[in-house]
Amino acid sequence: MEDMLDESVVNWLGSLEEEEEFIMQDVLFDTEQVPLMTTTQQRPTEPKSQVRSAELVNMLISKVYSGPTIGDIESALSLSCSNDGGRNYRSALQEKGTSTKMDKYTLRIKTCDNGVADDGYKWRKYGQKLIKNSPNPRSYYRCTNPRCNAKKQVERSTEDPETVIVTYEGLHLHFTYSHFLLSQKNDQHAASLNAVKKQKKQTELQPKESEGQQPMQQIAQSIQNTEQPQQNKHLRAEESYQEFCLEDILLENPLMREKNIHGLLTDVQRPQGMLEDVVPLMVRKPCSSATPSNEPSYFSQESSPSHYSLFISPSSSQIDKGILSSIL
DNA sequence: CGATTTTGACCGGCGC
DNA sequence: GCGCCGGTCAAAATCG
Repeated sequence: MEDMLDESVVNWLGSLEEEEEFIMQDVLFDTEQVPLMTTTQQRPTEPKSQVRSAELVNMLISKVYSGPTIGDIESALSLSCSNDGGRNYRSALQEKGTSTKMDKYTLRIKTCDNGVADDGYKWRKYGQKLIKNSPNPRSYYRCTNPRCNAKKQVERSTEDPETVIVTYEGLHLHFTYSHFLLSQKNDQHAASLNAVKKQKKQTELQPKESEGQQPMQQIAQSIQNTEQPQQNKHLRAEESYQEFCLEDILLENPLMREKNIHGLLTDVQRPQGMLEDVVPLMVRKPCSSATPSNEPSYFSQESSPSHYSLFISPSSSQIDKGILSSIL
């Protein structure tokens, strides 16, 4: 398994074009850490046995996308502030070209029970298209949060009908439902409002996940404790979009923006991010009936060279451990 | 009745 | 300029 994983990554890197290789080197080789792998030019010196697949997976996951960066958030906020008071992220981000190719990545996911597992965000389908030379239609989804520009395309693989190819694009500028709901667990008012949904969601969460979310709970608690109009607080609990927007934190807590934004975002982005959208779904909703595939999970090179690509099979326990250890 | 999905129309980029 | 193709829009249908 480790060798397979390592070889896959090496092959993947080796076949990247120069520019993408440079990017992936940034991804794979943090300058402050001991390199796990060498570049194309330097590659063959590192003994494979020293490469621990779990660490590699962790690094890849944490480096490829680890949530909105300070720059992302601030650029989004500055855009929105200059326009309409922060209520139209989507158009602003699109105009600015924030959603570039580099925000795209593709994952191949083994489906279970003929369905695509929940990734923690709410998506709204806005289109479906038959793609040339492909028997399967491609579905287009957009995050239901109007301030979020995240999109995804879902297409069933032609080679393996059990595999769906999910292409994510753009940034989530808010947290998953599970985060929000957990952060509210001490808020009796909200709890009563969301009782049904909360109960449902909590059954999907594994115990360990709540441990990893303690920083988020603290943030949420601190926000609830900050001095804001009671009316505002009330409205917040009743918002139809039960997502916890960074923008809300920053708009309602300018002091936090000035003094604590780095700490806030560090905590925020650690457990959350777009890869986390997908990876934890295997954690949150593992297949009850494991797919019979013995295929290991591996990183693969996507046909479209500008995309990061990750193959995930829910039946693989090894990668789940690596993912779990990196996120939780 | 509001939210979501479906689906045909429309638009823009690209190659010829 | 034209046609092809992928992506998006928006009205209608459907769902819960």
